[in-house]
Amino acid sequence: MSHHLQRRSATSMTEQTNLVAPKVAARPTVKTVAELAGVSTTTVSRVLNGKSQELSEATRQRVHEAARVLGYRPNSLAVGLRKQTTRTIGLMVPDIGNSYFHQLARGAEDTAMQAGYATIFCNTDRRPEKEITYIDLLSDKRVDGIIFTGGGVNGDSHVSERLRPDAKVVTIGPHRLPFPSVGVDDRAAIATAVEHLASQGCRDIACIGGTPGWLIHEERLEGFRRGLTHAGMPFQESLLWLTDLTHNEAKTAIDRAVAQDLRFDGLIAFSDVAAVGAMRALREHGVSIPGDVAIVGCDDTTLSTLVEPQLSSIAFPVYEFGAEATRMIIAMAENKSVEQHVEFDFELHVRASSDRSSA
Amino acid sequence: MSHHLQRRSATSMTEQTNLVAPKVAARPTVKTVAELAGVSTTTVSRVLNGKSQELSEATRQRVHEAARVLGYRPNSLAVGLRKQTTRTIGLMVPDIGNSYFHQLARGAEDTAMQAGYATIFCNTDRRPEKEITYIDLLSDKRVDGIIFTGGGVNGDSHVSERLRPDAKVVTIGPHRLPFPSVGVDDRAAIATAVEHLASQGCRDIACIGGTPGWLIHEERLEGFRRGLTHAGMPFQESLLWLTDLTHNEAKTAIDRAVAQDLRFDGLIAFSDVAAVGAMRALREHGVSIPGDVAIVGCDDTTLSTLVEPQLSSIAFPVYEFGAEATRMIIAMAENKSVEQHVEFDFELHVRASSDRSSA
DNA sequence: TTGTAGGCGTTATCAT
DNA sequence: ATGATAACGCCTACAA
Repeated sequence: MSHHLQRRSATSMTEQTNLVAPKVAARPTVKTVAELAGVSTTTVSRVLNGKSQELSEATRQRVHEAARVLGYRPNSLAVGLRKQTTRTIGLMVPDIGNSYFHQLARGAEDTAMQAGYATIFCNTDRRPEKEITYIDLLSDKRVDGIIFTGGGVNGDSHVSERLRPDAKVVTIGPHRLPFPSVGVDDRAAIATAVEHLASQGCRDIACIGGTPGWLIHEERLEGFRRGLTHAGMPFQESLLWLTDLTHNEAKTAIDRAVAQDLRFDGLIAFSDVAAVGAMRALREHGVSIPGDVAIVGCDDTTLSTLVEPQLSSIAFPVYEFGAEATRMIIAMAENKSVEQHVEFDFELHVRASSDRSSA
Repeated sequence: MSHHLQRRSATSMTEQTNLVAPKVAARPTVKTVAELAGVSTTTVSRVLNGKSQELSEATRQRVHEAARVLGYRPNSLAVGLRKQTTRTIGLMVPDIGNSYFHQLARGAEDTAMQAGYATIFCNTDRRPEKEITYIDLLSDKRVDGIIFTGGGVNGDSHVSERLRPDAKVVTIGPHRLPFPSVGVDDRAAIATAVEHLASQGCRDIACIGGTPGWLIHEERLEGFRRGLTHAGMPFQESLLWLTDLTHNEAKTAIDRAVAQDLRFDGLIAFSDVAAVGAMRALREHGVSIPGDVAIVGCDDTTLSTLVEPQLSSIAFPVYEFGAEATRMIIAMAENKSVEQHVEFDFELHVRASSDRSSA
């Protein structure tokens, strides 16, 4: 069977021309409602917006009834144009496919929806051109605010230059933009992981890092060093392996380290998949976990409990990041005061991959 | 260390009042541009929209220059109000956290963005109330079309009732709504998996299914039965286990089956996580894979290559589902003809969990 | 208590 | 080749 994952067939065609406008009842407007209720559009607007308590109960009833009968719903475009607010939020993430970001997105979307806000979502792949395109797109649509994640690359100058000075933005994670932000103490998080490994008896701790220049990487690396210092261990350049944090590059890093006969008895990876890749490579080389090498990953994705041994990992309240950022945007949109920075706690989940106590 | 994943601290406050409007230059409008270029707004609009080839090169230049200098960008709300089209698409998924749906979402969003469309995303959790809320929200925002996934529950009558008859909708996956659709032959997919297991010598094939009533489950179950028939095996009620397709319920199902001493040597699960849960439970009971029980999962998520043994799984071109549905919506929005149904191929990826040939 | 009129920013029709 | 004007649907200051 040679399937190729492509389009296979089309069942039938349906033609759609604009010669004869299909006779669907036009959408009702305030005007329609006003006519049916026998009042002016002003009154309709007032009733439906709950303004003015000085309206006769009778008219109020009639308007509501007319609106109900017609199935009237205000046109958001017109409302937005008039009120200069759209109840819409832009959400920029590097890639919704990444566990970290879809949890975050879910938090943002849930919160927005509860407040009656819509969420426009944008995948940037951390590419400046896409970020710019999206900023323009969102700005054109007059979103009430933008949540910006995955920043911290090259200072994000292209972003700040493109944004209008009155733009309402909240960033999540490390960054250098002059906006309110949400995040955790990434350094402390990694330092904590290092200390945990030290407490398990590790003396030579390796690190599978990410891309230099990305602030998140720099922060975590700083935490790694700080953790080592705190535990009284030297930083060993040869035990720092830079990767793209995928499964494969992590495996490769381990293969190389083994080939070079490098010694290490602890490992921290800046992503769970990388940690899992490393775990597999190590096992293939006959290294036992956590006995020979104790491992800790990052982000505590669902993956961590699905592998064997289960992976220790640092959990961040990612859903809450998204939720809080959204709350902040909404507050800003409603001209309320907002905290300049909200910091959440992390949590180290110790599992079999780094737990030597029961061995 | 007793961390609780909650908000920890706020660094400082920034007050935002509306007493004194910050003196930011107002956004330029056609009017602004017209004045600077010394022409009428009509001309500006024409130039910027490429209408009319009968415009003097001189004015054209001046208008473009003025627009550039001012950083003018049209207000999408006004354009939408006027043109009755918003270049915005609504995407309804049960949960963006699910691997299937975030791949799909990515396909949709990428395609939309390339065409200059924005994507509003909505997580329904398959809850009718949320679906209704979102349909109204999207409709109010005058989206050009809605992509509806995860349907097929109770005929989705609440959806069709709520939608205006002229709504442009494309559904993905099994459903009973009268709209163009995208999908695969789910029955054939599962039947293929069953036949594969049969070819590996399995005689008693169990099935970890999903929620009865959901069309996707019914289709797959039908495929399961068809596969059995095709392979000359009887359907055994006792080997069909209904779960929510999570890791845990799958484990429980296996535990129960083992406790009841049920005999089976093949297993197909309607999700990868469920398959992995089953795999783990089986191993805990000392069952070897694929020797004693050969296993196939569904959706071919990244997880499948991260576990050991690697999991066989049925791959669907989910990214393409999203991309194609988006193309269809855009075509419909532009009044082009559209295929009534586009079907893609699936692909069975055989890996160690069901491959007995090398054993 | 209710209505009139103007304008949010565009584009399309009709003139010139 | 270009401009004046109306209209998309709504809200609100002002008027009555």
